[in-house]
Formats: sequence, C-alpha cells, structure tokens
Amino acid sequence: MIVREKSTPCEMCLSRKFSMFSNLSEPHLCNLSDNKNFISHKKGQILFYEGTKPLGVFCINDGVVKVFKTASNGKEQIIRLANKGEFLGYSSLLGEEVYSSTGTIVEDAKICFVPKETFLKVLVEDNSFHRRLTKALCQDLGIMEHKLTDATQKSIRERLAFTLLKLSETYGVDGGAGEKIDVVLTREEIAGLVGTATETIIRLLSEFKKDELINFEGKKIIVLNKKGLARLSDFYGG
Amino acid sequence: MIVREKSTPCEMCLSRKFSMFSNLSEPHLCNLSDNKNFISHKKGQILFYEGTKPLGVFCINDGVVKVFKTASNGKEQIIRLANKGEFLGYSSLLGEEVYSSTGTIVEDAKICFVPKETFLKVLVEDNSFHRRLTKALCQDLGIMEHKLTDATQKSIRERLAFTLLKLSETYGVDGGAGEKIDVVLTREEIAGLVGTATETIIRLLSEFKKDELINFEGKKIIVLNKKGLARLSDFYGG
DNA sequence: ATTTTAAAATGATTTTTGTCATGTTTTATT
DNA sequence: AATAAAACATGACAAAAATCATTTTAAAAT
Repeated sequence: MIVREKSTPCEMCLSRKFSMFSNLSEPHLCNLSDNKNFISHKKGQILFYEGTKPLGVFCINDGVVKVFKTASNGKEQIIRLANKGEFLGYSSLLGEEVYSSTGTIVEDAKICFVPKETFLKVLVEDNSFHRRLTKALCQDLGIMEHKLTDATQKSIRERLAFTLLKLSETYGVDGGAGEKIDVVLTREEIAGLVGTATETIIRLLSEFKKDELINFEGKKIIVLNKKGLARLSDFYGG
Repeated sequence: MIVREKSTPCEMCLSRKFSMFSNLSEPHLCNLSDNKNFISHKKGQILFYEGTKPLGVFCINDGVVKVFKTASNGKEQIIRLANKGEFLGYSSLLGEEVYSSTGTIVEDAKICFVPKETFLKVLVEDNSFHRRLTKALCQDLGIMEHKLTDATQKSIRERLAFTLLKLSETYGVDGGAGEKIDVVLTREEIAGLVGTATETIIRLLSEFKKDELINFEGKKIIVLNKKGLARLSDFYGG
C-alpha cells in the first residue's frame, strides 16, 4: 500500500542539501516542491521495473534502495545501493531508454518522485546543475569500469572482501570490537552485490568469521579487521 | 614516433558528421579547427595511460582504439573498442578524475586531440551538445550495467558468443559464407574483451569452429551462424 | 633466408565456483 | 503458541575455468 503524506518542501529538505539539487535557485526549488510527490515506502516495495519507461526521477530522502538487473538465469545482479541524498532513474530517463534495472526498497524509505518535465526544466535552465549531473555520470562510469574489471579478474573471495570494505565505508557505525555494517542484507543480496551464488557467500562469510575478519551480530556484520580484508581484496587503489 | 600531418579542418571532417560534434555552430567548429591537434597513430601506440591526468579529449577520425583497465593480476580488461566518429577520454575529464583506463591503437588511426579548454568551451556554450553528451553517457552506463551482469551471471561460452555477435555487428563485412569480423584481434585481446584467460578463448573458438558457428580466415573470424551464436549467448535482448 | 619472437594450440592438472540435496535456525503469520 | 515460510548452513558432487607445461605455427626482425 502506498502512503502519501504531508511532506517537507524541497526548500527545507535536509537530504537535498547534500545532493545534486543542493545549489538550485529559489524558483526552481519552488517548482520542485509544487510538482514532487512524496511517498513512504516499506522494505520490499518496488520503485520501478526494468524494461518500463521512466516518467521521472526519484530522490531518496531516507532509506536504502537496491538497484539490480535480473539476469537470464533469474539471479539478481545488484548494480548499486542508493542512499539518502541520491537520485535514481535519471540515467535511463536521460538516455531515453527503458529502465535498465529494477529498484526495490531495502530499508524503509521516504522518496520524492519528480516528474520528467519538472526535472528536465531544471536540467535545461540550470547549467550548473547539468554540469554537476554530468560529472556524477562520468564518475559512475568510472565506478562501473572498475566493477567490471573486478568481476572478470578477481576471485569471489577478493570481491567479497572488497564489498564488505565498501559497505563498512558507507554504512559503518561503531560496533564495539569493530565497525558494524548498519544495514540488513540477506546472504542472497550480498551474493547479488558480489555477483555469485548465495551458497558461495555463506561459505565465505563463515570462513571470514572463522579467520576473525568479521563477526555476526544478529542480521548485521561487524568488520573486525579492515587491514585483513584489504589484503584479501587485493586492493589496487579503487 | 608521432607524425603530425596537415589535416582536414573540422568543418570538412566526415567522421565528425556522424559524431557528437555533428551539429556544432560555425564559430565553435572554427575554434575546434584552430585548436585541435591531428596525429596519425600506428598500431600498438598508446593514446593515454590509466592513472594520468586528462588534458583534453580524443576524436577518432579513423582506426580502432582499445580502452582497457589493467587488473591487479596484470591482465587487461577491455572496456570497449572505439571507432571512427567516437570520442575518448571525456568521461575522466568531466569526472575530474585521472584516466580510469588506458587507450591503445588496435588498427592504425587518425586521431584529433582537442584540448580541455576548447572542449569545455563547446560544452558550456552549446547546451544542445551538452545534452547529446549526457545522453551518450547515460546510454554508456546502461551498457556497462549490462556488461557487469553478463560478467557475473553468464558463462564464458555465452559471453564469447555474445562478443562475437557484437563484433560482427560493428565490424562485419561480407565474407562469402558468412560475415567477416573485419578487425584483427589477438586471442589475448578477445580474452580481454570477454574477461577470461587466453587459453579458454582459444579452446572455445576452436569449439565454435568445430561446431561450424565460425571460421577463421587469416587473423580474422568469419561468423557463419549468427542464430547459433545468439542461441548460445542466451541472448536476453541487450 | 634465417633467426628470433610472438601468437596460437593442446594436454594435463588444479582450483574455483556452482548446483543439488538436505537439515537447521530464524522470522513472520495465523 | 503453533505453523508456515524464509533464510542460513553444510556436505557431496559436478562443472567451469584457470594455470602450467609444452609444442606448433605464424609473424617480425636481423
């Protein structure tokens, strides 16, 4: 069930302040506020489906969204996890293509939908915004090149170690003996992130735990030994 | 040895007509012409190195360039092959990062170097160009997502079949019994394209030949049975 | 034309990873 | 609280792919 609530106007939105929309003009902000559509989403809900036509972009005010492609074998390859302050769907929209991936909620989320026309108006009228967006797209491309190279040239052990390090960078909070990855991901989702079978992830996580690189706390993972994971991940700067 | 020659002005450049620079204004074209730097490159030469700072963009007037990342195991993951009318290096330039990959000449090339300031001037002053570039970046991102998903979820046999189909799409010329892939790639380079070991590619190509899906003609590959390759590649629309 | 070097091919073997089957634990639902 | 359904775990095995060693062939270089 979709819940539409009274929402903060964009002008006051805190997550916006640290997003690509951070430096918009007063009129653009008002226009956004007037046309956006704020919706609360529960874990598991689907934001958009691969293969459908984008009608706008999503701004994450809070929560976590996984963006994945479904492979022909039925498995999910997670392209990225998107967080507060990030945008979704602009790439397919601006590429004038159908969604290349599906977006579903991983942690309960508050998300604003900005209709295509509203978004394009900002893009066309605010060149500085357009340039920020271009920069972000270019950096995303660099990240994807790196991911592709890792996927083909590194072992799954290395990739899992790297993934855990990245997760702890993004979601890390103090967790006593180490850094707690403060987001709930199933083994299947971690497998989708790394690009492998669930069983392989289960085995490797057990191995990492045995080697005291990580520990489990409920559904969350504690990173005990970053150096060890970095060594394992055959980290080369990326 | 770098050969600097007398070159066609951009206004007359045929490869430009089918590139992102196709609809530039007269003044912008003149400015490009005045500032570009035309260089002929021989097979094997390096255009730019991963990790170095981009100083401009490259426009391919003729030839083929492979863009690859070197993995920590020393192997090359080819990100893409770039052809006549395509641009190189703008992603790292606009992302304000060092080159994420290396570019080397695969087939003798004529390439214009456009200095950063000149390129940025066009980008800032011609919004329509900027939008075309954004669109291309977004589509490239979609392609990378697809490649990543293939890399993690498909077998090497499937990926090789897909790669051969794509190569014949781009480089295909009539070749008697089938379509000839009219570009010389070593087995090692095909391996870099697919993301696997050279020996694996050699074995699979032999298998494909035995199964009469392809044939060899000198250093080039003839695709005999596209349908068969498509079936093998487990094609899902991408 | 001969030597050197690089590329391609092939076999043997090991390692890695995926799959299937099954059991246990945890979480959600009635 | 009982039941059902996910999620997690583990073993056994099969398949895929990498590695290493060696040979053959083709292309460059002298």
